[in-house]
Amino acid sequence: MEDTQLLKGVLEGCVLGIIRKGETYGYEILSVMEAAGFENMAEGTLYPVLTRLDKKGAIACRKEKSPLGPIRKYYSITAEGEERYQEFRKNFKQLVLNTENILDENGKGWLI
Amino acid sequence: MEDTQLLKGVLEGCVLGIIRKGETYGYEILSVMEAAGFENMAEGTLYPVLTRLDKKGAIACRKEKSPLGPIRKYYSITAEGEERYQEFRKNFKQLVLNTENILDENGKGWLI
DNA sequence: TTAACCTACTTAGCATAACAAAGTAGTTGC
DNA sequence: GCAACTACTTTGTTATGCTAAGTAGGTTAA
Repeated sequence: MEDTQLLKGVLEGCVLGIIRKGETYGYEILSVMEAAGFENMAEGTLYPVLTRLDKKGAIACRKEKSPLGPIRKYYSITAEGEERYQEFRKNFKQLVLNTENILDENGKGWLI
Repeated sequence: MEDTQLLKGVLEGCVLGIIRKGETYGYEILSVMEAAGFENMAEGTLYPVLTRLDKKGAIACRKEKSPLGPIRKYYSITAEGEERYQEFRKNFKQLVLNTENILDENGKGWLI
């Protein structure tokens, strides 16, 4: 990412957003993020997020052998995590609206 | 703000966005931010942003007596700052699109 | 067989930036 | 005098993304 600070807070919400669509593991999340446009996501960035979410009880973990590599840690969302996700969604939307209020020059709509 | 981390990176861009509309000072920027929806912005958050932007050469500073209080520091945007602002705008738009890619459930549009 | 290259997770140390809390000061009005 | 508003400063704390390195299992081809 060009502006690393912009990612703060958004990353955790996005990871929750991916996991809640179905059980998945770190390496796969990484590729989903990249496909969504988050380029050059570092592994050292993502894995600590997963550990953090796990500690907070927002996701649950299950280990399973991979057919083509070392063991995988599969994550699924918890009720607590779903709640946290909805909260993030609300906050993010508010942030975008607020920012639009300020950046918008002609009051016509969204960015250029 | 509820989710303080979300502000990171956005704040600086917003402040630039406000200053580029016309010379202004900290206390006034604070009220514009609040009017735009950024509630409870702490002064201890904003003023360091201004100092930072000034150090980077993104804004220029001029002191002037206030008609009803201590001295004001008026800021205006520089060419360097305008460049930085356009960069932020681009990055923020990209971030919103990427996040939308992930959070969007029905592919219909933006959030609920 | 060994080197290269995927897959997959871990960890240590650093930098950034928002916040809380407190302080300093000028002005106005009770 | 003192409260309330204006206006800027500073110190210390915390969260979190990044770099850079490491560990390990599997496959493929020189």
